[in-house]
Amino acid sequence: MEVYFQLIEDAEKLREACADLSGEKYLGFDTETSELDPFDGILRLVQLSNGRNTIVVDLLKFHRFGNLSACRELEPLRKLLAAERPVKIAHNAKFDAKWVGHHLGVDVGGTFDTMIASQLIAAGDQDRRHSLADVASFFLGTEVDKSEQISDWTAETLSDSQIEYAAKDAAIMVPLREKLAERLQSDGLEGAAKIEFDCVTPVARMELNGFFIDQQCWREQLSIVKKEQESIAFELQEMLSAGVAQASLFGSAQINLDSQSQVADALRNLGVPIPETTRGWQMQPLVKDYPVVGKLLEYRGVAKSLTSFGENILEFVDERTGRIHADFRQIGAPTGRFSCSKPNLQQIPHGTEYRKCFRAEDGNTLVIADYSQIELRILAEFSRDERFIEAFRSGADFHASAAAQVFGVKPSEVTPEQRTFAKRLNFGVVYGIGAQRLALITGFSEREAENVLRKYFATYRGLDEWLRDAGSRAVETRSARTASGRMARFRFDEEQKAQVSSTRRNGKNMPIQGTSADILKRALAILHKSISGTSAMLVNIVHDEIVVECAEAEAESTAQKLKASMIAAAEEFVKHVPVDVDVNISNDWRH
DNA sequence: GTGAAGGGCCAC
DNA sequence: AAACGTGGCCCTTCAC
Repeated sequence: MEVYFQLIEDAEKLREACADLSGEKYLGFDTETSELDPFDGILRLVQLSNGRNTIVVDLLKFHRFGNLSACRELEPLRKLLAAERPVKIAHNAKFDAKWVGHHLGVDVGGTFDTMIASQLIAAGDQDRRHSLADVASFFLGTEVDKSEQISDWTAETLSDSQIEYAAKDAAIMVPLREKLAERLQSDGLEGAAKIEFDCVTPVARMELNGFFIDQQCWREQLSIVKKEQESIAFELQEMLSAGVAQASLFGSAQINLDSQSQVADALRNLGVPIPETTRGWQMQPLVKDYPVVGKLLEYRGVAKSLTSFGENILEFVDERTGRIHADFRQIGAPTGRFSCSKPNLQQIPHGTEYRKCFRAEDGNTLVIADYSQIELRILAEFSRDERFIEAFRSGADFHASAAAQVFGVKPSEVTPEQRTFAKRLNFGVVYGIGAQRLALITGFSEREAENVLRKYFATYRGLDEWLRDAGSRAVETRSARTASGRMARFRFDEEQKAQVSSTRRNGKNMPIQGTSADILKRALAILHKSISGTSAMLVNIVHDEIVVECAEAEAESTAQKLKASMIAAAEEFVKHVPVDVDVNISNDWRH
C-alpha cells in the first residue's frame, strides 16, 4: 500500500493540516512512543489519516515550546483529538488515549477501536487473535509490517522507513474501519460497539489516575494478618499431624500446608471422607463434623489473601505517583465484563485490613457507588415476572420479600434462615443453579432442594419461562445476546450432554451478566462527561461498583453526579423495574 | 531453571 | 463424569 504522508515539524503546518482534516467524519489515529508506559517514555509521533493523506506530527520538534501539555502551538491537534467528530479510529485506542492524555493533556473524543470491534465480532471465540496484524489480515487480507514498531523512536532524526511505517498504521485504519463497521452492522453489534467505544477514554483516564494506596497502612495491616496466618498454620499443623504417628516420632514431619497432595493424605489419615477435590465448596459440608476441615479452609483463605495481596502488591505502586495503575481489559470476558490485572483491583479481599489502605489522598475523599441487586433486576426486566418485579417495587429488603413469596409467609414473619435461603437461591438462579448444587450450599438434601426450586419457579412463573427460553435459545442459535446486542457464541457438541447443559447455563447467565456490563460501561461514559472539569477522577470499577476520588469540597456534588450517571445508564436498559444505587462518601474503600 | 497444567481461592 | 456464571493470581507438581 502506497501512502501519501506529510511530516509535520512546525506550528504553521500543523494548524493548516488540522484545519484540512477537521471536516472528515473519520480519521485513522496512531502514536509512536519510546516505551509502553506513558509515565516512562516520550510521545514521539502522532499520526492522523483520512485514508488518502496522512500527517505525521513530530512532537520532538515542539518540545522547544516547553511542556507539551501546556504548548499552545499544539492546540489545533488537541482540538482535533478532543472533538467528537472526526471520530478517531485506532487499534487498542486505550493505549494512544493514555499517551495523548498524559503528554498532551487531552481526552480523546469520539473513537472507533478496531481491536474492540474485532473482539465484539469474534464474540468470545478464544481462538481468534486481535493484534493489528491479525485483524488487518482477517478483514482486509493485507499484511501489516510491524518491524519498525520496536525501533528507536527517540532519535533526533527519524529514518524515512520509520516515518512511512508510522503513516501506514494510521492510514490502514480507514479501510479497516469500513470493513469492521459493515460486519458490526450485519451482526447487529452496533449498539454494543457504541457502548464500548465510548468508554475507551474513561478507562484510559482511570488507568492514568490510578488508585492511591497507603503503603504504611498496608505494611502494618500485613504484619497483623501474617501473625494470624502463623497461628492458624500452627493449629492446622497440629490437627493434621494428630493422625500421623511418625510426626511425633521424628518431631519434624512437617506437612506442607500448601501442598494439595500432602494435605489430602493427612486428612485421609484422620479418617476424613474427602471428596474428589478438596475445594472449598466441596469441603464445606464436612466442616461441622471435622473441625480440621474448617481450619484448613480458614488457612487457605488467609494464605490466598497474603500471597496474592501481600508485599507483592506494593511492587505495583508507581514511584512517581504513589498510586497503583492497574491494567483493565475492557472486554475481559465473553460476557462483556471487564477483567483487571497487575494487580487485579477487582478481587481485593473485603476484609477491612485490606480495604482501609485503599483511600483518597490528603485533601481528597472517595465516593463509592454500587448498583443494588443489578443482575436480579435485569432478570426481572427480561422476564417481566410481575411478582418478582413487585418484590423490587415494594422497596423493602428484596431477599426477605422473595422469601415471603416463596415460603408463603408474611414479610414480617420471614425467619433469618428463610431469608438466607432465598438469597442463595436468588443468586444461584442467575447462574442456572440445579438442585444438586443448591443442596450443597444450603445443607438441604437433594430432594428438599428440588422441592424448593420447584416452589421458587412456581412462584415466579415468568422467571422460569424466561430462563428455559434463554437456555434453549442458546442451544438452538449457539449464541446469546445482552440488552445492547452484545453477542457470545457457544461451541459445543450436541451429543455431549454436559456440553449442552453448560451451554444452557451460559445462555441464561450471559445476557444477565453481560447486560450488567453494558450498563456499567454506559455509566462510565456518562460519568466521564459529567465530571469533566471537576476534581473528580475515576479510580476503580468492580463489575457493579464505581469508585471515584475527588476534592473533599466536591464530595456531595460528585456523589450526586455518580449516582445520576449510574441510574441513567441502567434505565436505558431496565425500564420496568426500579433501579437503585447505593452511594457512600468515605475516606477509604471500606463500605 | 523454566513453563505448563492442575488445584485452589479471591472478587463480582 | 457432571458441572451455578465471569475473571486473575497463587502454589505445587512434573516434564524438559
